[in-house]
Order: sequence, then structure tokens, then C-alpha cells
Amino acid sequence: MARVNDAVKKTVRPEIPRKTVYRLSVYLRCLQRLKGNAIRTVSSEALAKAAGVKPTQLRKDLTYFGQFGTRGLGYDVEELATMISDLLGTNSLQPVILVGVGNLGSALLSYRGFEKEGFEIIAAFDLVPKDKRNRPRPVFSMEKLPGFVQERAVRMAILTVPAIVAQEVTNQLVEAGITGILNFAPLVLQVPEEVVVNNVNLAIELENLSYFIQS
Amino acid sequence: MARVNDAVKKTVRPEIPRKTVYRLSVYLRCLQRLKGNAIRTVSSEALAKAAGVKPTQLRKDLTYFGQFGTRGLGYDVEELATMISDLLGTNSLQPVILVGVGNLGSALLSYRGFEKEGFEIIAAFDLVPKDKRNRPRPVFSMEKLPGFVQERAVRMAILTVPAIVAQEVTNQLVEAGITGILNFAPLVLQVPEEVVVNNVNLAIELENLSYFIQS
DNA sequence: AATTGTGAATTGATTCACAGCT
DNA sequence: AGCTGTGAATCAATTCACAATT
Repeated sequence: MARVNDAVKKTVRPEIPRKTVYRLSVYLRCLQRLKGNAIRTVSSEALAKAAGVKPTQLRKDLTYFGQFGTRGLGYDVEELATMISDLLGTNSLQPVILVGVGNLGSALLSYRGFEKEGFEIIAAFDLVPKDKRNRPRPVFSMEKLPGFVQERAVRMAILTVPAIVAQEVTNQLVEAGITGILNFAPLVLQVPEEVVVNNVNLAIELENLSYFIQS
Repeated sequence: MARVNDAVKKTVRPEIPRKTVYRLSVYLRCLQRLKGNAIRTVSSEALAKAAGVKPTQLRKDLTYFGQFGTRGLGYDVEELATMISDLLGTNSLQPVILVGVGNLGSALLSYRGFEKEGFEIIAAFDLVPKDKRNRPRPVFSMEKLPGFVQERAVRMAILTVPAIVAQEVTNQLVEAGITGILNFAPLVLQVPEEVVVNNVNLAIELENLSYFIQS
């Protein structure tokens, strides 16, 4: 069976490793801290140490996107922070919706930690209408979702529904135009390839710890 | 510069990739679902599909720990689930404490999703005493922590304190005998090497999505 | 003198290909 | 015949080593 298109090779995109993009976020946090301390310049060594990686890894990560340092001197904190922020698309506040207002969902709704990182949960959706007391955001019924997403041009959703309905809700989200899903349901979501899913599973994180602390 | 101990090779431990251990948790979830559906036997192909990986990866992952299948037949669902659960140390309910009862901390405290996965948050700690209403668990002041951890032989902690105090609190945890930390604070914790830290950072997950959904 | 940027080397993870059981 | 288990091959990520630059 001859491989007809061995030479075709996906397409030209530089293909940045996902881990590199994660680390970019970590670097950004460190840079923000430095900026807060009025530090203007940082070497790859110092920044890498703060981020918990090796200096060469930091430099290699950055070269995927260009050259940002000055040899003999290091990186300009402000400038590097801006460039990473631009890259990640977090310079402007991004609207996010949350779907599934159960225990964890409510929890995340009242957690304001996202805002200073460039994200705002602008609305939540659930099958069953929720008690309005103590809710910092509107909770709409699911039928309102498609219209809302379109109107407000929302692209990202936090999914905190029970596993049994997660795939179905995901289909609705995709249908509505959501292209990024932060999934807390413990299952593997099937999505078209233009949609990105990041999974967070706290039980799995605990299990993982559990394994590594044994003996 | 001759490499004197090229032959020495760390030590004998099989050195399981961390990603393999994560996937073990995913396999376990899938097996539990199968078990719920009264399915007794599964092929690497079917299980891998459910877990969102390639069959060879599943098989390779398992071989780190031994041989569990029957050629021509597949794996016994029950048996494989038990062996993974044993391996992860989640067959017996594990006590976990939570430190930092702010927004996210309270959220996780009221989230009961851990229990059916083998973990129980048996107590929470905070610097400032908390309103007791609506709290499903006791919230103790930090001074009580060392005694509690020792008495109840707790080894794992969920850390949801503000970043500014996270390192200091971590030191206290390590001092008290905690060896596994699930860290939600957005910084890199310094710990002795026998202590394992898993980081969960929701803002970073959103940022990462944000990057990948661009254009 | 200090520090970046980067090909080359190395290390690690995944996938292939098939031998070995049942 | 079907499916696992695994060494070898491939692919990807990290680290090294050093040339280039300020």
C-alpha cells in the first residue's frame, strides 16, 4: 500500500506544541508579578527560574514566535508581557458563558478569579431555572443559548453539566457557534476538529497525586 | 570530558510517564461506565476509543504494570478496573483536607463530586474563621492543621489560598506531613522532592483555549 | 562580559509491525 | 481468527553547546 501523499504534510502552520502555549501563560504570570515590582528587564535565567523551567526551554518556547530579547541584556518585561498577551488573545476582555449551574457550576460562577486574567463569565445557562438569590450573574434557560451566543459573539464556554448530558449539550454549543470548551465533565467529548476542548478533571488530578505519593 | 557514569542510569524504578498515569484514570472512568452497563469484557480497541486514545497506546500504558489481557479475547472489565484502582490507590476512601476557604475553596467544599471517585474532603482550614451556615464541613483555623493532619494521617491537600500566601502555607503543609498538593494558586510552589504538586489553573486553561480558537 | 537564539544531540513518548497466545 | 504484548521505528520535546550580538 503505497503512501500516496507522504509529501503533502498537513499544511505550513508552524505547529506550536500545546505545552509551549501553556508555558506562555505561566511566563505571563511571572512577568506580571515582575512588572508589579517595577522590574523592567529580566534574563531568561531569572524568568525561567520563576516559572519553574530551564532557561533554554524558555528561550526555545519564545523562538516559536520570534525574537524578543536583547543579547547581553535579557528581555524587556513590559514588552514581553504585551507580546505574550497579544499572542494568547487576552489583551481584550473575552466573554465566556457557563453551562450547567449545579454545584461546581455555581461555585465557578461566584469565583471572580478569571476577570483579572482577561475573561468574564457574562451569563450562565441551565435546563432548570435557578433560584436567583445570591447569583451574581443571570442564569438563562438553554433555549436562550443560541441567540445569546450569536448576539454577543461568544466563542468560549465552560461546561459544568453532568456527564450523562455533556455530549448532547456540547453538540448544542458547537451548533450555536462556540469554538472553545473548558470541559469539567468526566468524559471525552466528540467535537468537530475546528472546536478545541480543554479538560479539567479534579478527581483525576487527585488520583494522579494519590499514585505519586504512594510509598 | 569523559562521561564517567554513563552506565549508572538513575536507579532501577520502571519510571512510568506521568501522562500514562493520567490516562490510567481515564481508562478507569471508561471501565466503570462499561461495568455499569454490565459489559464484562472489552478489547483494547473499544476501550481506547472510549478513552480517546489509540489502541496501541492503551496496551503500551498497561504493559508498564504487567499483563492483564487475554489474547484473542480482550480485557476483563472488572479485573482491569480493580487493578487500575489498586494502582492509583483509590480503592479505599482517601482523606483530603482543603486549605483556603475563599471563593473557590468554598465552591470546592460544597462540590461533592470527589466522593464517588474515592476522595473525601474531611476538613477545611483557613486563617480567618468562617461563617458556619451552609457549610457542609468544619472549617478550622490554621493552628489546628498540624495536629489534625497527624492524627488523621492525611497525606493530600487541596490548596485554594491567595497566591501571596501560597508558598508560606505550602511550607506549613509540608511541615505537617502532607505529601501531595493539588494547587489552585497561580504560582510555582517550591517543595522538597518527596512532595508532589499538581497544578490546576483555570485562567490558564481559558487562556490556552483562547490561543487555539484564534482564527 | 553577559545573555540571547538556535542547530544538533539527546531524551522521551507514541505508533508500527508483527510474533505469540488463546 | 482475533487480539494482546512488545521490540523497533518514528515522531516530538527538551536540553546542550556554542556562535552571534549588545
